[in-house]
Amino acid sequence: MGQKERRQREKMQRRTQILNAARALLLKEGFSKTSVNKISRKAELSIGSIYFYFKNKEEIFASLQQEGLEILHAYVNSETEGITDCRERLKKGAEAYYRFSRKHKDYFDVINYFLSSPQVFFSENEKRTIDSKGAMILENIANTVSRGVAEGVFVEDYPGNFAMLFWASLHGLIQMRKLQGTMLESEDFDTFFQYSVDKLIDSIRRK
Amino acid sequence: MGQKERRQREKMQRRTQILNAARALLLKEGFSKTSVNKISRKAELSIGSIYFYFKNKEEIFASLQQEGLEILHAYVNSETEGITDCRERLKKGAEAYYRFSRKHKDYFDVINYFLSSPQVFFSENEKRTIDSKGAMILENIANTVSRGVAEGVFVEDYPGNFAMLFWASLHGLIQMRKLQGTMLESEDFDTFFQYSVDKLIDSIRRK
Amino acid sequence: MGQKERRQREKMQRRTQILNAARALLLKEGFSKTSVNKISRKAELSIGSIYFYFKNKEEIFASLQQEGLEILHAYVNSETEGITDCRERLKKGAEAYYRFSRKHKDYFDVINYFLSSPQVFFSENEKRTIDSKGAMILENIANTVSRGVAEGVFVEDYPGNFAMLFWASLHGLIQMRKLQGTMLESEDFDTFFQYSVDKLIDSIRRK
Amino acid sequence: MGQKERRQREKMQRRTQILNAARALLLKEGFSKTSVNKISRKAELSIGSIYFYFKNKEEIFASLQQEGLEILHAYVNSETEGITDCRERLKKGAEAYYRFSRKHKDYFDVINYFLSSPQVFFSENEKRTIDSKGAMILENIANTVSRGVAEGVFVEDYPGNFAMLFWASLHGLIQMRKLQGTMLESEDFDTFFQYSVDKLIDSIRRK
DNA sequence: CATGAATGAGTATTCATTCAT
DNA sequence: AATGAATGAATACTCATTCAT
Repeated sequence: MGQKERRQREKMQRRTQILNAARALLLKEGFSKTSVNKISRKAELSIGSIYFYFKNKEEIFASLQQEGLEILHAYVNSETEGITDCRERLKKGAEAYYRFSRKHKDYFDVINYFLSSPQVFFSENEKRTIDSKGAMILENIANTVSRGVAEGVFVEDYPGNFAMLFWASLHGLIQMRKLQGTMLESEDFDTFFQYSVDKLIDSIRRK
Repeated sequence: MGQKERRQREKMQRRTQILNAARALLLKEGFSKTSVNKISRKAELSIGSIYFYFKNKEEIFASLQQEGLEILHAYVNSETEGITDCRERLKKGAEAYYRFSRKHKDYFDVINYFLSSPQVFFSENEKRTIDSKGAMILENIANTVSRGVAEGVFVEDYPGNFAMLFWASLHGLIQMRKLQGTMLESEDFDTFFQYSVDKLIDSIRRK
Repeated sequence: MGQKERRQREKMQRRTQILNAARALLLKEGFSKTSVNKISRKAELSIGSIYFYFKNKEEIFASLQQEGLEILHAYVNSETEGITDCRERLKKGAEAYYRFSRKHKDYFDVINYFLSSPQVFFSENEKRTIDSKGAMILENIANTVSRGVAEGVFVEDYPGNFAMLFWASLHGLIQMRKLQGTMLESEDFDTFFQYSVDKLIDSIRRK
Repeated sequence: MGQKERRQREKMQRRTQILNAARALLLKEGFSKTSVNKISRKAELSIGSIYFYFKNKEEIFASLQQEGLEILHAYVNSETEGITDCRERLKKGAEAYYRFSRKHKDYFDVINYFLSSPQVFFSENEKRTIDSKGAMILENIANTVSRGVAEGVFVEDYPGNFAMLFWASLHGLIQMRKLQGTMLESEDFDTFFQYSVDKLIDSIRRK
């Protein structure tokens, strides 16, 4: 009776094992150098097993991205929950996203990879599940904006659009981090990021 | 007579031949699938010749990116020159950037690739020349902002920072284009982009 | 039933297959012209398989050298065992080494290659195993010398040193074989070799 | 009139230029990494010119070996001239050879390369000129031995053979240098080399 | 004499994936 | 459900040599 469940549990464990290995390699060696062979060695599972649990390499990374979006969502949530001031909420959320990009560089790189790569990689099915995670994050922002509007702090007719603009801008900003020391006017990136977030939030402030 | 020059010209043509092939492949097959072998086949030149004209694969792509930045700069310039109204200038510039990303998808992808890829790819030397091109584009924005401030249209203490924020946001936005139909509230991306640019420019408008 | 063992046996056979091919090519074409591609073709195995059985090209050659040292050791042993007269033992051993260099030209060339090539090729680990094989051969000589000293036939304070000198000289001599007919005074190399061995052994004879 | 000679002189200079470059690369990068392309770059001459002055790559290295043998000869001569004591002469000569192998590692490697490589590389013609250089060195040793015999210091019926044995042994010994720290009993190679030379000379000493 | 552009087979190694067991 | 041997095309890059100018 309990056999089925145990099996099921073991199956999930194997999956996790593989994802752990893939994630670790991703962080250490980067994207292009993370091969299925290496994953199998690190996960202490045969190559055959990898292909039993995942259709192909992409599916592994798609799973990783989903994971990443979940963690991102949880992280931003935990860093902003309890904050009632709407502007503060947006600000803290933005900072949390930036911190996430540094603390969870591996996950951020996965998310970034699929976001910025010009090719389409996922099946419609995969796309849908990934989108739903992303939507949660966007909703969070949009809700805060809506609340701000209701409270008279913000002025914004399209909270959903602003949420997307907000996220896109943050994402673009973080990518620019590598230009630190060259094109960047501010002494350090952190100051610049701070400045940018303030500017973005200011754009919907009631004057 | 003129032999030397003809040779020189032919040499430049070969270089162009190679870059054309590389660019075409980049657009069609994406980055990781664009190999030196394929470039040589497409350019109808031997592999050895590729390496005669370029030190390695990276140098090809670095050249492509430089080209791209130059074209981008020229394109945005041509689309904004003569416009005296500062807000209009920024707006048209942003739209030009977006149009560039679609009309010159190949070049945009190259620029985007190096901007968004987490690995560092270029030598200090290459980085410097590329940065200088990028700096020109940023300066263009910063100058317009400064002028706007002088004219009393804008309020902004750090035009350089804003220029960077502006560019980063536009870049982030364009990447989100692929989410059209899923996470995007606006019916179509163009409307959303328009909205976003207005928002960004509004954030430095004198009230 | 014996499936596992059969598999294991087959695996060893494949390894041998590869080493055979590598050895044959080494003998026929020399070192620098022995490529992994050629080995794979000769062994009738895919390139991938070669790399499944050996980490890289060096490991193949290291294996070959180890094999060679083992065979050399066994050969010299078999040719000298039972000989009680110490001088005779050394003499027969030296002759055996020379004969080995001709009968097992392939293995000798491998050993010679790594001994005489100015570059360091092996990892510390590989070096250690190879050294241990070489040490056995040296010990054999040193022991005979020591026994000779005990028996009053030889006079030598440093049997270990002499063993090395003995081996080094033999090795140097065999390399000179190719000068036969030019710089060599003796009509033929064999006579010269005989002469040399006598001379070397004589240098530790009690007078 | 003097034109021809100037031309001739320039031609020799070009040759020297090429050989200098080849030698320098040989020392810095080792054998297999010294390519004709690199030589041409280092020599500041076109590839075509290299092939005008040398039939192919091997010819360059053959020339280098000849040079090496000449320098070796001159070096050993200069270090032993004026020494009248025969045993001292041999000893100093041997030490000079060892020193040569370290001070002129590049030349020694070339000589060693062709001596120890199992393939035949040179045409009969090349072989002859190289042999003649080697013969000079051997003669030097043989003469000293002969003189020692005449003086009653040495006992040796075949000075030519001994000369060859002496050289071969020295050469073999120097190759063993890389085993320092593993198979070598003596703390350091220098001591061992000293020991070996004494032993070899001792083997022809009148008792 | 001298140049240097052009070649293309060659190098070692990695890779995602398949499939018989 | 799990294994791991086998594949072979693919990767970036190097090389000695040729030859038209």
